This record gives sequence, structure tokens and C-alpha cells, in this order.
Amino acid sequence: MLEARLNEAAILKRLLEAIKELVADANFECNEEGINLQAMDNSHVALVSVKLDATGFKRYRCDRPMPLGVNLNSLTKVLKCAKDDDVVIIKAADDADILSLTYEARNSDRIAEYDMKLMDIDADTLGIPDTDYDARVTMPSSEFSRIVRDLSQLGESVRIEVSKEGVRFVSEGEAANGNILLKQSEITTKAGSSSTKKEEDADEEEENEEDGEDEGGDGKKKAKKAKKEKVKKETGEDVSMNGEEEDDEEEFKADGEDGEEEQEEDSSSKKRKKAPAKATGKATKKAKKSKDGDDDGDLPDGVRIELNQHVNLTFSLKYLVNFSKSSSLSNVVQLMMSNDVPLLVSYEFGQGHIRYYLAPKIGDD
Amino acid sequence: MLEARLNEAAILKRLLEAIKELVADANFECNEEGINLQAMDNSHVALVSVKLDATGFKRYRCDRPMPLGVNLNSLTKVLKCAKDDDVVIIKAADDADILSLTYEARNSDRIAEYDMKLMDIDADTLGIPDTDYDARVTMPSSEFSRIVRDLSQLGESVRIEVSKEGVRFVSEGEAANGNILLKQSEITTKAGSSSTKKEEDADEEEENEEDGEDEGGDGKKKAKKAKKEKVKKETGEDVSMNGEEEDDEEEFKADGEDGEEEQEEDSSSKKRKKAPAKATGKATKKAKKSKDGDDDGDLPDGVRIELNQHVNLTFSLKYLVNFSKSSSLSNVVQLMMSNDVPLLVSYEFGQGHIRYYLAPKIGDD
DNA sequence: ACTTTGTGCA
DNA sequence: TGCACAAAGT
Repeated sequence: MLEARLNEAAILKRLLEAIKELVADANFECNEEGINLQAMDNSHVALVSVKLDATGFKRYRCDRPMPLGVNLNSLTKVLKCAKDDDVVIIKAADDADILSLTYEARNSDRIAEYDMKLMDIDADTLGIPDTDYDARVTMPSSEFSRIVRDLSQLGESVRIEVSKEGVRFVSEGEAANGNILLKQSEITTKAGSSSTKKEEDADEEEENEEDGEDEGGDGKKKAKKAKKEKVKKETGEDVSMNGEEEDDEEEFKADGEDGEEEQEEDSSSKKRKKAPAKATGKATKKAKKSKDGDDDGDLPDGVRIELNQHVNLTFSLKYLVNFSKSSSLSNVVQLMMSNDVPLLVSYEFGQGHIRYYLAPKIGDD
Repeated sequence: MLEARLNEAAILKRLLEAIKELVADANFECNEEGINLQAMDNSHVALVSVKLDATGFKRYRCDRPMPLGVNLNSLTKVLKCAKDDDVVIIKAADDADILSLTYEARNSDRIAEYDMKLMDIDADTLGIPDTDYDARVTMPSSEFSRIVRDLSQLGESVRIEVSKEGVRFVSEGEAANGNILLKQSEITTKAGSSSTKKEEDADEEEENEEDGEDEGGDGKKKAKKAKKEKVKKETGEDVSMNGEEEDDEEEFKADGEDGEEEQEEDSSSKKRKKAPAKATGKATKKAKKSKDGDDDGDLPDGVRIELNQHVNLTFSLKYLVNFSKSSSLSNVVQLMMSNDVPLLVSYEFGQGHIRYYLAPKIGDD
């Protein structure tokens, strides 16, 4: 039995609007910690991963893990029937093939209920490469959208180069070449910069775990490897596949062995030796942030670059444009990159996140 | 070597948006006085002429005249990558086949650079008929857009009739006929009317030249001929072809002999015996305006009609609709007409102008 | 590229 | 409540 009550239908609507073009059908994996979705795009080039923390719901109950196989197009249609500020109640019986969505108007004088057929979807839970990233770029999501939209007019692909100078997006087309340089708003290397990050809980965790190199002053990570570890954790933390920990450079692979979102709590404590109850959500994180006076916070503008090593990768703009539809979910986006490893594009939105992975084009850097 | 710095990308974006449907490729003729473009539309029916005064740029440098052959579609794409308030720097080396556009964000932490291939375009510099117009209608550009859009739904062409009564736009279609009469806001004939005109320098010149009939009271021109002379100068002034002065009724013809915008100064003084340095630009004009307390100034609404002689012409609405895309460049548009002569549709926008010429349909009036 | 729909503003 | 602008669909 699943019953989840969400205060704002808007979040769900935007999520589906963002991924419905990328994926046709997907399982919403529900367990007591929340709802996760993981799927490869139709052409098996990109991977999308959505997490909604149980704590993000007004009310949440999930007796036992259950996958809800959903046709995203249908769900999008159903969600369009909700007003943005409606309260949504999602319900599914334990062995039912029906998903029920109830929309309650704020004033409660309208209650709409929709039932949607569920489907069985091969649970190809995907192993997400648990990569150590060499560069993390935090920027306004609107700017990222703008850049990929602009460059997609010129060419098929974009080369993203992160250096101390900043981030450079380069696209070469038949009619014209484009080249956009974003300088970071403040300090160039990691942390210390007072530049704000975003609702990225990762940093606090770093402090807990990797200790010495907290956000404070040291511009660079002590050791590249250490840094990588951190970065990885920051982003990899919530990724629904946790049971296994391939170090990196692995392409996405299907695996059904992870405990269905039993989630980080366990695995993180075991493998990463830190376990600041991620599931407890933002409250904890934010509290920590304010204490630390760290880089987190929401920078409306401004670009932040955290860099271990020069990266230079080429990606298909078509996919990036698609990813950038998630801008409505957050004002900030993070790009995580290491050479020869899939790019991670991450939007954090309070109740969870949506992350996209995209393998670089070969013959780049 | 060309280097031009424009404070607002918007102006260029709008210009290209306005003409890209009409013309595929064109030469931007650059010289020390500014940048000019002249081209016939793809079907050789209409002619478009754009002028950007050097003085309109924040910085402008052009060592020697150079034509930049541009594919307008490509340029449009590149310009779409600029935000409206970006600063644009246009650069071209002397014998390069590359045009470089650099966009600097207001806050300067984003710099985008685009390279565009240039092409060789047959420099069919066109002779624009230096017509004496019998009627000039000044009206809000939005109103003009509305009228041609409306009428284009009914029929293929519009008959424009200017009389003392006002301007009448008539279209006859299969399903319905339309007929729009615009009465002028105040006095019917020339000048004196306090009706504002627009950034139209012409009027002051009239005063200088034709004297007696300054903006003051006399509603009509003394002599029709004199009036015509004036009108011609007013509009024909900046038109890039000045060397020759075919009196009128000539269709556009290619000619390479005009000194590439050596411009009016010379010809006007010689031929028209008045030469209030048009090239010096609006400052002069405006100063004069304010002094005279004449009709100039920007009338947001209101229609002004200057008429020597009844005109009655029929035009293809398809083209007029196309021309009216320039509304974003100016709140005011001027229509200049004489019987059996191409219509001139002119938008003035501070840094220059965009003008369209369209031959009337035969069998009209 | 144009038309239609939806949203924000007056 | 109506109008205008912007975004999406055809």
C-alpha cells in the first residue's frame, strides 16, 4: 500500500514534463524512503534518475517496496488535469495495477480523482557509474538552457571544457561556430569560495566524512583522489543504485540486485563510512549549511566551478537540450564531469532531485 | 578592418528578423560612415534597404569600404544566441571571409563569440528610384501591421488611397471586402499640424529649403511641384543610391556606380540645393525640431498625412505583411506614395533606418 | 513559419 | 474581466 500526499502538484507536473520526451515507460520504485525512478532514454544513450524523498511529502506511507510501472505519457495527461497548487494524493494498493491520483483544490471544494492503469515494466534497474568527478560546475539553470539551446542551432554537439579560466562551451557548425565562456563569479577552485552553490547537500556531508578539507580555505583538494571521492559522494549519494559500487568509467548497466532503494542509509554507512541520514532531508542539510557558512545557498546568478583536473568532453546537444527542460524545477543546475566518463546533470529541488547522465562522444578531449 | 560595437543586440536581432524572410543573402556594405545593406527580395519584387549610421554605434571603425557577404539565415541564427541587452562587437578582418560576433553580457561574466562564414555576393547595388512622392502617411507601425494583417486574411492585395479625407486601405476578397479609413489626427495637409511625426528629419529641411511654407499654418504646399521636391529629399536622402537621380517612375535597376553611400551630402546640395547635412544625423534634426516646434517628434498614436496629389495604388499584401515585421524597430512607419511608382515603407530607428520598396500592381488606381 | 493555447498583467 | 505576450503544437 502506497499513499503519498504532495502539497503542490506543480512539482510532479514539471517532473513529467521534463522526462516524458526522454522516456516512454518507467517504474516508480516506491519504498519507505521515498519514490525513485530510473530509466534510460528510448535510444539507450542517456539515463535519467529521479528521487522524491519521503520527507518531501506532506504525508507518506509505503508499507513495502513496490514498483509502479507507468506510461509517462498517460501520467502526463493525468497530471495536466491538476492545477499547479492542488494537493495531490497518490495511492496504490499492494497488488493492484491501478494508480490513483486525487487532486484537492486548496479550498477543498473540488476533489478530482483519476485512476491510471499500471503496467509491468522490466525492472532493468540500472547501475549508475559511481564516478569521481574532476569538475563540478554550478550555474543558473536558465543560463544552461540558454547556452544549449543557442548552440544547438549551430551544430550537433558541444564541447565542454572546464579550466581555471572558467567553463567553455564550444560548438562548431556548418554556418557558424560558437564559443561561450562563463567565468566563475568568484573564486576559481573548490569550496572556500563564498560563491553560493545551491541546495546541494553534498558539501556538508563532505565535511562530516572527508573532514580535513571542508569547504573552508583550501582551494584545492588535498589529493585528487580524495577530492574525487567527495565529489562522487555528493552526487552519487542519492542515486538509486547503491548496492554496488563500481568505481567509475563504467557504462550504465542493468542490474536488478540492488535492494530496491533500500537506499543510501545502509550502503553509505557501510561503503562510504559516513551516513548523515540523507533521507532526513533538507532540514538537516540546511541547518548544517548555515552553521558552516559554507558555499551552499541558492545563488540566483553566478557560476561556480570546482575543479580538480581539466576536463574536456563532447556531448550531443540534443540530449542536453532535453535535460534542460528541468529548469523549471530548480534555478540552479550542476554539471559534473570527468574525462571519458558520462556527464551528470543534476537539478535539486528540495523534495528530491532529477539527474541525467550522458556519455560523452568519442574522440573528444 | 571593421570593428563595430553596438550597445544593444536587440536592434540587430530585430533587423534580421525583419528581413530574413525576404532576402536570403546580402552584402553588408561597410564604410566609415556606417553599414548599409541593400537587396531585392528573392522573387525580385521588393527591395529592402537598411542603414546603420556609424554614429549609432558605441564604437565604430572601418578602415576602408568592405562588403560583407552574409547568409541572412545564418546570421539570424547567430544573433539569436545574443540576449537582447548584450553588447555586440562585430569584427571582420580586411580580406577575411569570416565575420566575428562577440556578445558580452552586461555583467561581463559571460562572453560568447561566434564566427560566421562570409560569402561572395554579386554586388548588384541597386539604383533606388529617387522618387518625388505625392503622399506621405505617417502612422503608428502597430496600426499598419494590424491593417495589413487583417486585410491579408480577406484578399491578396490592398488598394491604398490617399486623399484629403485620409488614407483608405481597401481589400476585396472572395468572402468579404474590407475597407479601412484612417483620418489624420489633426490638420490634413502638411506640417503645421501639431500632430507629431516621428523621428523624421525631413520637415525641418523643408523649412530650411522651401521656406515660406514652414510648418506654420498653410495646410497645403504652395506648389505641388515644390512639395514633391521636398518629399523626395526627405525620404530619398539616405537611400544609398544617390549618384544618379532618375526622376521617377523607374524600376529598380542594378548599378554599381553610386559611390557606395558617399551619400546625400553631396548630391543633395548639388541637385536639391539644400543640404542640411543629413549624415550628421538625428541630433541636428532633433535640435531643429524642438526649435521649430514643428510637427516632428514621436507620435505614439495619430496619423499624419502629407499630400500633394491624390494617390491610389494597389499592392500585394503578402509583401506588406512582411515589411510590417519591422514594427519592432520603430513605433512609427511612413508610407510614401506616388501614382505608378513603387511604394516606400520606411521605419526610422535612431541608429538608422530600414526601408522597403514595392512596385504597385498594374491596373490599379 | 504560422496558429493556437496558456499565462501574466492591466 | 479583458488584453497582450509568450510558449507549444501543427
